[in-house]
Amino acid sequence: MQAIQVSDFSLDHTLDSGQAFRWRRGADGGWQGVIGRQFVRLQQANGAIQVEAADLDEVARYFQWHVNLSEIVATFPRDEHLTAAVRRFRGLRLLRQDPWECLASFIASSTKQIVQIKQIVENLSERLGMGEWERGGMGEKTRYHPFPTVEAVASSTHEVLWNCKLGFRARNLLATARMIAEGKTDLSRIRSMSCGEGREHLCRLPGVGEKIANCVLLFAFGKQEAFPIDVWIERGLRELYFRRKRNVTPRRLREFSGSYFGPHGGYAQQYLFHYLRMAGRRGRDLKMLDRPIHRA
DNA sequence: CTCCAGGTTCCGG
DNA sequence: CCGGAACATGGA
Repeated sequence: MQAIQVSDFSLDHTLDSGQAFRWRRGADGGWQGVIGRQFVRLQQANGAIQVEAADLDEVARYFQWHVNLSEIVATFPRDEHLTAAVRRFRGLRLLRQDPWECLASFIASSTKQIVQIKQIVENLSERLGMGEWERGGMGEKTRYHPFPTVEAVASSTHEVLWNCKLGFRARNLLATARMIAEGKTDLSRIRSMSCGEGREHLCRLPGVGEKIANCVLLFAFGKQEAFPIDVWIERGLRELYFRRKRNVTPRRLREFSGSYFGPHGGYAQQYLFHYLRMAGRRGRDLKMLDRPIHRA
């Protein structure tokens, strides 16, 4: 157990914002999850982060604690919506996830609720994640599984994936894993590519379109100009920035989001996404976010 | 029961 | 390029 001083960071907002799917909140308010091959437990109390992990450097890199959040937020447009989102969820940071885990998770995400995505990812890890280990915590022993490797998924079967509750996404995940395993696509090469090139690369994979590609570029490769437009963001953009306007096509939304939010647009997108999602469906009751959120 | 979910792909204007 | 439909399943 180690105490880390991190300013401008909210563990709750970061892990609650739908970027990663392996985190659970404990009864004590702490979080536990898996980063790479290690089990991690964290808790935030009066400004400090208590970390329980074998490799602290990997944890720090994952949470991007070295990033100066103020400099990023300063580049955002100063409209009322984004300002409100930042004020309410200050400390939310973009994670730096493993590319394969991120890609596979978001292939599983299409037209699924976050609760269900978490369940699918958990199923995949339990059934295909090699190297499960035991961890004792105050007498309790629990099994944890790392996310399965490309090879583990590629050598799996459609039926196994189907039974992980992937539904029609099973075919895509299997085909994508096999393309990567066969070397037809090299994820590691994307890091040095431009955002556009990386997107083009990712979109060749079955089940990966523009939205999922942008999620991987943003959450795993740190391409902060990537701006994923899902149903929440699309509704939000229409209601907050195109209120009462006709003929707002997907093309128009892409152009707007690509220029308006600036060089760290992906960061702005994540603040908006969390803001909209916490406000309730269809983006109503945004004002309620000015008050503290009551957890169900 | 109905509606919707961090979409993608295919098809006809 | 655009809108619609199909694709599976479970949460609200």
